[in-house]
Amino acid sequence: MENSIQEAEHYCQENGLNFTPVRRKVLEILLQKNTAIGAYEILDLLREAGFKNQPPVAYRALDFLVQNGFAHKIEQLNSFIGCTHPGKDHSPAFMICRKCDSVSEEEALTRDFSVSQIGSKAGFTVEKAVIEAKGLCHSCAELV
Amino acid sequence: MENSIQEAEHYCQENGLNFTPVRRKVLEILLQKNTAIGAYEILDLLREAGFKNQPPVAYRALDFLVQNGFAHKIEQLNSFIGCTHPGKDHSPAFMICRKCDSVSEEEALTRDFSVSQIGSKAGFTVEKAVIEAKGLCHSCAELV
DNA sequence: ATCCTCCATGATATAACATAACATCTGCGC
DNA sequence: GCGCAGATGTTATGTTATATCATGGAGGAT
Repeated sequence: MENSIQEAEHYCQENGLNFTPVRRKVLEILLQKNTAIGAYEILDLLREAGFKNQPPVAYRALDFLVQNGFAHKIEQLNSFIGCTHPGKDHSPAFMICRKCDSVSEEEALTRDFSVSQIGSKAGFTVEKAVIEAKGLCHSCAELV
Repeated sequence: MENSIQEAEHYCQENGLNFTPVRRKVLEILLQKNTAIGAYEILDLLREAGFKNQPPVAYRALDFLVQNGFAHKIEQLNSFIGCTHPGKDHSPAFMICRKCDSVSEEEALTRDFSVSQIGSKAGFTVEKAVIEAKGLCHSCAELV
């Protein structure tokens, strides 16, 4: 995790991006959990850490992180998760456990498939794909 | 569209489901557009049609429709779209045009891929998958 | 026929999520 | 110093969604 922060910092330096304290803090918060976190929960944690806590503070930092690939929004949960391999081009698929709420990020590209292919069959040009699955993670499935 | 309503009605009869006026009306509303519609916009249309218009009215009807496969929620838009082949088991992928806002439903199952496969590689049991792509539909792509 | 239960609806209130708009500050090139 | 651009501060408000309790109506059991 400290590792991922370093990577993010590095990437920002290389690309002229401003990795400000609040952005760093939000990324730290996100990386400390393997569950997705809502903006208002982040806001609470920011306040505890001495930052300002109006909604735009969290949303701006999250926008920055998502924009630059350091975090992702989980649409089904209206919440956010740190990216485990920031800065790289990737096409993520999220696995959301309905029991323990953990979210894991997998790689969605396979040799024989992509959402792009489904799209092109339909004459549609895919620019960005969201793939989110709900179900049971390994640990929770074992407990059944 | 009238067709889809009939199908829904039929399916409900067969399965002991109550296809009430407000549920039918919401489905009609959804099927009249090829874009996704927000709950509060539906609420307005319900009011115009003489129905009650507190939020739960729309959300309850939408829950019913989604639950039974007559509609889908588009997570990225926080809105809803009528299902073009209701009642059947299917694994939909939605193509959302960023220019004209149309949403089309495609079939996501291919021989060589499924979200389930991505999941099982990660030890995850997928129960439900959400696939949504943003980009340009055929008509809008031509106009560029 | 009465009662009971289930499901749907009515109604009020509030929670949860997100952004608009404008002011201020700070670092940097000129 | 001046002006610009990006980041943050601040206030207000918009948008989406649900909790909770009351009411109503159809159908079955006795």
